[in-house]
Amino acid sequence: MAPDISVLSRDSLAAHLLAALPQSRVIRRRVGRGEAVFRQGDPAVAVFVAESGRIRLVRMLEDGTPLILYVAETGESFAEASLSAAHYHCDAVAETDAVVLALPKAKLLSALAADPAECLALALALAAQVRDLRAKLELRNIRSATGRVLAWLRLHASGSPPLVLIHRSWTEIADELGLTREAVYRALARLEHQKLVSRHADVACLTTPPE
Amino acid sequence: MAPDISVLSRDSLAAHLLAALPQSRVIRRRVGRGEAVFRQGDPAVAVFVAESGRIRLVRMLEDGTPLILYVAETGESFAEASLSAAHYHCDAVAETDAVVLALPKAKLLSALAADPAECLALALALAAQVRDLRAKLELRNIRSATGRVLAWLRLHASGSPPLVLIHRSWTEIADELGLTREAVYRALARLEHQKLVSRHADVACLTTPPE
DNA sequence: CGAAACGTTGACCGTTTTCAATTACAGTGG
DNA sequence: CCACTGTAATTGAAAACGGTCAACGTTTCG
Repeated sequence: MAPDISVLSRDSLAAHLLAALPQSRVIRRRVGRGEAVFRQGDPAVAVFVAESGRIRLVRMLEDGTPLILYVAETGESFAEASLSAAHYHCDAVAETDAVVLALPKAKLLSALAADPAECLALALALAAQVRDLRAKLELRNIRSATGRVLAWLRLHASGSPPLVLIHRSWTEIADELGLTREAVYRALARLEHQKLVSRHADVACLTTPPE
Repeated sequence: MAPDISVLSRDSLAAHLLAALPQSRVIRRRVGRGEAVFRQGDPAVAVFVAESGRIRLVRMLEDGTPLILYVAETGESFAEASLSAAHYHCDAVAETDAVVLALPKAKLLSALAADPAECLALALALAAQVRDLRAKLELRNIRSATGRVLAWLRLHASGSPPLVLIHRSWTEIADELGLTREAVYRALARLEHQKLVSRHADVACLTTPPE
């Protein structure tokens, strides 16, 4: 079966990685909750895409304490940096039952080396990812919950008046914002009360304050 | 004068961008505090590296409110994603007097297309940047100041016993952690008191707690 | 139908931010 | 060589804010 790319629309990085390799080279693997996709120290043989489920990347410290480095959601790629490393530097453990696509590193590297256009496209996708991550990080510099939610809405708004389509649950958005869902609801309530935002079903409308 | 890469050691991304282009193609430009490197809507003609100073990327919203997308410190590159965009999507304004290196987009793209190895190297550098940013973002999910500082120390520690060299001021580190410097000092004090960390001059030592 | 997840709001508590004050130190100019 | 200025490092006390806990209605889904 061909990899299901329907879920990848949001994350062009994973799509670009898959595009670089013929489907026949992609290995689909099922992992149960708690099972490891790879372990720290294993030879780095592949880059991965989470086709379904959630994969947690964890660095185990000398004292046994875990340090979470990243949580790959459905549709996201992970361990891209293993392309330039001999071994994995962390464990990848399934947080839920999951299906991962393994893109063999050697095949991927040779495919990219042979196809400059594809390689460039991948670099551009990575650059876009860098831009997005920087923006997310910058959002977190806003201390107040209200300010952060407002900034998130502004970041994702488009049109005039600026509208935001909420396709995910606020709980998930709260997570992205580094807040609890309660804090987000309160922030939304405050913003609506201040007439800066109005909500209807799953669209939020930013009311431009008069000059 | 050749670009000064001495300050780039920390950020291999900027170094890789510069490496992809002959030095003669790099344009050095001095910008005064408050001056713009480029404006939203300008044709995207170059990627930049902050050789000195600090450049703030800001998206101006319809209502005139600014939304900070990124602050590029000395040695960091910015506007890499403009490689795949026709126009800049934000303003780049110097937060301090600064010198920026402009890497002409067209030259960069053709150089990368012509040199697959260099292109691949850039992609790998971008992947490393993605990994780092994800880890920084993950750090911010740790709510408690103490936990976040401890995790930061663990992330940057090496050797056994695990040591961290503090080459920046704690004020800057606090900023990276999304905390006030006071909160960081208090966290450090608490960690030292709990004998999890000890500090001498500019090295921090992580004391492994017994099993 | 019942369980689980989502949405929403209130109250309370703990932590961080803020504000303030003090020490230490590096660089600067007289 | 020494005041003088600015930044970093620290610590304290009060205020603000978000997290946690609790409660409840609603929707989703097996």
